Amino acid sequence: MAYYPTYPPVDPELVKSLTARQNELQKQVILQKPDFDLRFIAGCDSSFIGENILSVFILLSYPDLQLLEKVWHYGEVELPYIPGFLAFREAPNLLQAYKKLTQKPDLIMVDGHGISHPRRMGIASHLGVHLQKPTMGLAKEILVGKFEMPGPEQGALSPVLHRNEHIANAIRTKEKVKPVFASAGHLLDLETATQIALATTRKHKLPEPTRLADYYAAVFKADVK
DNA sequence: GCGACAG
DNA sequence: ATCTTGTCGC
Repeated sequence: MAYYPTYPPVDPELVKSLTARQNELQKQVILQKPDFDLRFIAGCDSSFIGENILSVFILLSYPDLQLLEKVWHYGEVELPYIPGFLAFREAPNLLQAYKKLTQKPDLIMVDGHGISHPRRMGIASHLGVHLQKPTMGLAKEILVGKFEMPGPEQGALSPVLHRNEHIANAIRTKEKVKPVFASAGHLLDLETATQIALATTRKHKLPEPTRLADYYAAVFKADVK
């Protein structure tokens, strides 16, 4: 997909400060085997209406994946989308929506990347550090790294490599359908993130947490309008 | 110096 | 992300 530069152009000083902030936050990221029992898993996503952002969190039981909660928060966006800095645009409002969950999840699946990011600090890791919660990234498109297309069969995997590091997995969640990309965010490891992505996939390409967050982001947006 | 670029 | 109709396939 073509890339269109922002207008007006992004202030180089802003990018420098955001980069410095990411490098600081990165030091706090911990990748490890899960130290929790997965009973509740959340999904989150945002949609936009002009200068405003509508963020959604949905909560599912695990492993039965029953929809238990859906909350949202509507606010203003203060930054444009800058590749590599998505978290600074969406996280503030997502954190507001998260507060509205009555039952907090054991793990959050974020629409976007975790450590499969230029500075290993994608939005999933960013949210994980701020909430001190286990998170994983589930993205529809790659941000950095290279990979071979996984086989056409359901469950086929292939590693995404960047600077000689295995930062994510391309996963064929549905037979003959474009793969999705799973990565560790915080307090989790890639193997578990990959396993969870497959364990929460039902009849669609997107795992249920992300798919339902996506869906309700559109539903609530129509309501707000 | 030239491309690439989550949502 | 968003702007947008019809169309192909299960």
